[in-house]
Amino acid sequence: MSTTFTASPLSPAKSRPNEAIAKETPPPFPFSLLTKCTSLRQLQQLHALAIKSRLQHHPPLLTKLITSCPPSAMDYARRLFDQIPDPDVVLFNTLSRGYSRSDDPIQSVAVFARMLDAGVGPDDYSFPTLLKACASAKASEEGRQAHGAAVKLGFADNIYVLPTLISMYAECGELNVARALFARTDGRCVISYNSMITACVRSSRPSEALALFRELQAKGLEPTDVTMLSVLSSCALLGALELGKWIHEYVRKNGFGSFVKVNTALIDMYAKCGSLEDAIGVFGDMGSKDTQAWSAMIVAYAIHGHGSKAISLFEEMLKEGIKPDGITFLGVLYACSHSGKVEEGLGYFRTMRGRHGVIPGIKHYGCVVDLLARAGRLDEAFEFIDGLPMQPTPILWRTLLSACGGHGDVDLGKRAFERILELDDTHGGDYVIISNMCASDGRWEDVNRIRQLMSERGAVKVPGCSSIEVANTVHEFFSGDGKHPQSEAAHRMVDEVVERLKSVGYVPDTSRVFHVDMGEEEKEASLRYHSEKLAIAFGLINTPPGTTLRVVKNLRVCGDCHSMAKMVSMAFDREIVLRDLNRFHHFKDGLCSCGDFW
DNA sequence: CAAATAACCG
Repeated sequence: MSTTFTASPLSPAKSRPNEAIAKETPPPFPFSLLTKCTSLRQLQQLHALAIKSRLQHHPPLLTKLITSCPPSAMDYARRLFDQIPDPDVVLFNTLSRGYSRSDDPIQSVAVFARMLDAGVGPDDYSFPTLLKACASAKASEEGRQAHGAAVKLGFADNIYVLPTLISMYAECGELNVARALFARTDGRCVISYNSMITACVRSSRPSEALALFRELQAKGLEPTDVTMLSVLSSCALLGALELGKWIHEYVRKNGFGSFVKVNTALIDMYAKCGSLEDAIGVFGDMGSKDTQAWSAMIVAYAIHGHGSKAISLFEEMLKEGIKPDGITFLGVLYACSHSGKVEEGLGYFRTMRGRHGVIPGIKHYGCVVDLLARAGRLDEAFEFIDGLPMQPTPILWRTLLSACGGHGDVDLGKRAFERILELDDTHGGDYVIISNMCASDGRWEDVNRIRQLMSERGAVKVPGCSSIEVANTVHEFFSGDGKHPQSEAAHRMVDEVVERLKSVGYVPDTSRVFHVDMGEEEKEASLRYHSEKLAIAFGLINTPPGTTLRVVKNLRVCGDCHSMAKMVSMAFDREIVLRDLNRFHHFKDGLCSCGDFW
């Protein structure tokens, strides 16, 4: 698929008297091709042309060549750079920016140091570039040193530097430092607001982000497209559809409706707030659509369980001549694994590198593991992880572990669990899965060992929490607690629902209850008041008959709640849209859109 | 050439 550049026509007519003169005149250099350069090969072709055009020592051209270097070709960029005798600050910045986008961003720090050694002073863009590199490398120590240097050289309050400082600290997990820096700004600069709002989003604090947005509005500052991106992302995190719709209106009224990225964020927001129809609407209304917009729509179909739609959209995208990127493939692979299309998924995975020039990364491998494991091809998944060209992350083993849980393969599950232990990065959920597996297999000694291990390693079980938006207010319920003002009523409603469903054949599935030392009744009780059941019951009480219930849960939905929700959708004639940790379940007429494959 | 959406498992 890669395009090859052809040189401008430069062969002069052969038998002309002025042939000698024509040879003297170097061929013109095709500057317009520079920005279209996407691979090392194209870059080398351009460099060759530059030499033919006798421009190889021309600093602006070398700078442009370095700027055009794809992130994977930084060695080449470095060689070009080293040919320049006295690089100026712009050139140092260019090289530094190249590294900050590569997979070795920390190299920017060395470039910056070399610049200072060479006696070249930084300009307004040197620190932002350096700090961006520290942020993407999550190098907080280097980031702090860069901050120190910025203070020393008088750049710390620079309007270009301050927002980057804020986002660097946030990216390095130091939201408090970011907040403190933001507080020192006079709050008159939208860009600083943007970086602080984005910092909150990146640290999963959507409510704080929205509060800052309201503050910005109250001050009469004009939000930018970037503000809208972060605000929409906050709505997506919260799953707050009503608020999201309001922001959509705001976007339209304030002239952001034609921004491709804002529309892409709208697609994502609607998809994550459970309204696939609205996402489709935004996508359909977009005038021009880039790779990201198509990807967002593919992911939207995928998380709603519409695997075939996601795939046909991908094919349509290819027909339109839009180049897929790594994220497009994550969407496609995700769609396949969540709808059981194993062979299709593997097929797409194999075309990534050759046909589309997209190098698979660890997340793509993760999708393949999920693809195989979810479909029950557990041994293959295990071998696949072991044969990877890179060190697997705990996530890959966790994917396998969770699938082993679903398919009841205790022995393989234990092996996967051990790999997570070796990597010393266990989550509470890992212990829950393996312990439940051992429990349902009657391996009580193992269960006790696992629980002991869990407390030794200080892992904690994340409490289940579900929320439901009723009349523009988000109500939160935790499993079994009584904190919500209407908790009593919700509990009683659950009792009522359970009784009614039992009469139509519902049997509580207590086989996977975590606690071993419980009697059957206690187990049923702990299951009965799972947070999603409370939220659904609350919705049944507080909304008129027929209203769709939209519930967001912080963990994966459990099997018992899943089957109960199906029955509620039938017995109470309600649609229920339940957002899991990472996907949606649409319950209607006793069935779920996931087809019980999740 | 500052701020930046989309992202595998739980």
